[in-house]
Amino acid sequence: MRTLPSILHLDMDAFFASVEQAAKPSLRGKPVIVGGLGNRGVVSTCSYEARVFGVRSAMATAVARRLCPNAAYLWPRFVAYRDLSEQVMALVREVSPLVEQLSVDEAYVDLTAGQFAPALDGVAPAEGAELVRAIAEDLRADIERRTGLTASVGAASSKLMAKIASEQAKPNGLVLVTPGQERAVLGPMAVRALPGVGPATEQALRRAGLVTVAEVAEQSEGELVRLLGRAHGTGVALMARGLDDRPVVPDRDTKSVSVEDTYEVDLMERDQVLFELDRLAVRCVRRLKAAGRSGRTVVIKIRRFDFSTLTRSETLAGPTDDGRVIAATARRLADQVSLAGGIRLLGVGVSQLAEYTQEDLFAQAAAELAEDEEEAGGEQEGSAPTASSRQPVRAQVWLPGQDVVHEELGAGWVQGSGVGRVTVRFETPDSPPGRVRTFKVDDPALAPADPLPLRPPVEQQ
DNA sequence: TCTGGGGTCCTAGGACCC
DNA sequence: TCTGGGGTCCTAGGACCC
Repeated sequence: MRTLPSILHLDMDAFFASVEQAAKPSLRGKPVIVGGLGNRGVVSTCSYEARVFGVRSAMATAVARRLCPNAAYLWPRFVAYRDLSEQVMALVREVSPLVEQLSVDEAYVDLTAGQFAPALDGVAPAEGAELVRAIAEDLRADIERRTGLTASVGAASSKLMAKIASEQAKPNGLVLVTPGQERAVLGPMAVRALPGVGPATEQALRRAGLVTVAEVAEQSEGELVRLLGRAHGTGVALMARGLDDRPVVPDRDTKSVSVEDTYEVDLMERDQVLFELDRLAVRCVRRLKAAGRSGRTVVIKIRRFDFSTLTRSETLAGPTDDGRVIAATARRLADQVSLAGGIRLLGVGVSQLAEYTQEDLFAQAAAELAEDEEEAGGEQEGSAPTASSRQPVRAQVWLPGQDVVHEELGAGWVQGSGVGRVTVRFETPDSPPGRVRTFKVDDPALAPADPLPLRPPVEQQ
């Protein structure tokens, strides 16, 4: 185990909602809820102002609307979040090249690599801890200065404790766990604080009378294996004792690629299901090819009207990225399944990935042609999927939160739409809160736009 | 009030092979 | 006539994370 708290865990605060507040001045200080806004949507992220009302991630949006009817409800703008994420991660990598990115808004950093490694090597524990604290505070300040967004950081001698510390640091804070204090910090916590302990594990432990981490730490590994199974039992036994020597691993290989849609209305007809599987296969293949991969196992996922979920998979003789092969396999798998009662979700995925292989140039050329034709049909990315409308041209859909530009009034965002009208608020990241105007949905002066940067590029600062 | 979408890892049973 | 043990691959499902 390390004698210095040289692993950082960085976690952006309420990331999606914070980006929206930074981009939309009228939302600052107000409850903001980002997620699926359809009947079957869930909350992705909500601002701290919304959490006061009991709104949480993964909650059905319908529930959130009841708890917090006056919040701003926005569809996610993934392009904007990815841009911000790249800016943040670039700043993180300046601290150390040894970065393990866990998601768009979360990463581990190992300070024993990179520019601070020499200063930390062999330093006295107290002095080393203060240096780590200074590095982490500088990083947090840099991120806020360059993006306007706040991050919380945990620093500790292991990934486990760094992650727990960043959770404690939220929002906009830094917590450093002094090496040697791990068990004292963990002991009083509920078992759910341990990463990897979810509702099922919590219940299993509770049935054995174990509620706090200290109580779990007193159990033998054998007992925990009996309760939780081989891998999980040994893992929980180690974590509860504060033991974790997992290294920070950059650039982990993708193991699977999948796409799925929940439909606003259950699909009732087999033809509809097959049609949607084809569309999903096209999207899956597009992502597979973008990643430069091919896959050998095709998986379909079906969630029925009653939320029961099943998967069917087939492993092919060799890896493929041919959309027709993947679609045909998906259809074949669907033939094995009863669709009675209706289908709320379909998914298509590929695993057993290999490096991209050119197995059949003719097949590829044909598939790419078919794909181009499909794209020309005009799929509305990010909108709530509705049951197969096969019309080639669709009316412009205005989604709450979406960036738009008006010929005379300039940049703004969609506040809402309905009955042939769309309401737009005209403001930008550095403007004061803006005015609202309403237009006909087909007003030719109004067009979708790309996200605006939150801060001017550095060289202009 | 009713449950997204993208992933990872683990378990268990059966097939198959030696 | 009765019936091994181990290893690997495939399939299905479940827990968990953000």
